[in-house]
Amino acid sequence: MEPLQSQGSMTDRATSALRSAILRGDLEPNTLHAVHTVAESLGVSRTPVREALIRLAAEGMVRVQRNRGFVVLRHSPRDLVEIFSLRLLLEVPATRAAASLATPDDVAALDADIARMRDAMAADDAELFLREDRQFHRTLLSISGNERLTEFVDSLRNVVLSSGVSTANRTESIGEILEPHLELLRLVRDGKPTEAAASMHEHLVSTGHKLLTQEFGDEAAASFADALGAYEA
Amino acid sequence: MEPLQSQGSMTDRATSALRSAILRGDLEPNTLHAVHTVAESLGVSRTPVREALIRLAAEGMVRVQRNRGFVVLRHSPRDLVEIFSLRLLLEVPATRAAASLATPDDVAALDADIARMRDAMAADDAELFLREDRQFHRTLLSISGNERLTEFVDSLRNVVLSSGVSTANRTESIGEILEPHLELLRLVRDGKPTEAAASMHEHLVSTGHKLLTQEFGDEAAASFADALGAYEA
DNA sequence: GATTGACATGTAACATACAACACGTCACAT
DNA sequence: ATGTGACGTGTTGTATGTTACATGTCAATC
Repeated sequence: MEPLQSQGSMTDRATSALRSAILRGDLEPNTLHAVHTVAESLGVSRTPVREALIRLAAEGMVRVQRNRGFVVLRHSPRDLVEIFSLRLLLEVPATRAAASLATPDDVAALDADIARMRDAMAADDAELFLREDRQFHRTLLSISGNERLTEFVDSLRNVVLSSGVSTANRTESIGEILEPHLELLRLVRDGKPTEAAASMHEHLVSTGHKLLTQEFGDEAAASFADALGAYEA
Repeated sequence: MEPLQSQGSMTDRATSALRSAILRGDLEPNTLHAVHTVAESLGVSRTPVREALIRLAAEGMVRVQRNRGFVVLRHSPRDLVEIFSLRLLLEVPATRAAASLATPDDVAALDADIARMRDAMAADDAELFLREDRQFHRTLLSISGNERLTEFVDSLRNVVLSSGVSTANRTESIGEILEPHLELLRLVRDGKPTEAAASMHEHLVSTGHKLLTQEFGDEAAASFADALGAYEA
């Protein structure tokens, strides 16, 4: 398992340790695991691990079975479809709002995020790049003013993070991921809500499609398109 | 505090006991509370209460302050605006999807929910009515096929429940709340996605507006309208 | 041979003991 | 009078002991 980072409460550390262990695939999905095992391998007591599991269960990453253990829920194509549908329903209108509300300070913050993405790209650090990508989306969404929306969308990405990394590696250069973000920044800066929303829509559909195709094949990607169709007018 | 219902784990029971205590206003907001106090008054140890607090913190109902206690977060007009914005962004498209996907079984389930709402109305049980109202929305949303969407929207209602009760009592008869649901059922049954979506939109805007007006006045309601404007094209 | 039930085993759920921490208070020095 | 620091108090955070439960096994019975 572990390294177990060196800040925050034990519970916090256990939470992120578990999250990355799960995303790395270190904890076999659909199998019963015992809390005490994990606790030992992390070098903490059972309590913080248990509390971390309660959080992760709320996020839908694990399920706790009474007096039996917990299982890591393997995410299916259906999960990805759900997540990208939700992101589309929320991020597109939020982007529209952001473009019509953004102050110069907001634009500067987005700019700073992009700069950090560039740095990560230069350092060829895919994991860092993904973290900064995520931060860019957070910043953008928070401009809309809806804190709950920002938090929820961000939490959705916990389920997909590892897949995201592999996307970056396999199907396109990091630079190709950067481009849509530059476009978003430009449209938000220039106060073009409709265009910004369209750009976000396109960005998410394309990312979701790529992810689904590479993880589960063309069939799954097609079901994504179907699902989207039902929501739209 | 308590009665503490008689099924489920201690943690489950503590969670719902706390939730209703908070919504009833038994735990003063913006004040530090100690876990051991609550645990005593519930007759359980601190552990399940603590675990319940972790869940409620994830829902945004409380905030835990390290080594100090926890505070009940008083929801502001802003919270209500956020929540109804999110519900609009999600429930309207989900209703559209539901109307285009619903099977006869789904319609029957909705019909059963409505019947239970009628029963609650006949028994003049406002609290039960609200629970059934919530169940109707759950059923409707789950027809869309997006489980995460259903759960998230449902969780948003935890914050508003008590206000909802007072809405029912003060500003309109229960019968007037039933009507929009009947219309939704009709439009979903007849497979009219666009009309169903419009009906849900109208229903949510109207409910949100009423709630905000009665809780915080016209000014707050106006800010709701403003917020919606930014999301829409 | 199939079915049932007692029991052993492993587990989470819960209670409790202990340590670390944040904060208020009060004495003391300046 | 004011600032500073030690200390007391109340609280969580964490560890660990204890209880109750879900399940698999295996023997007894039909």
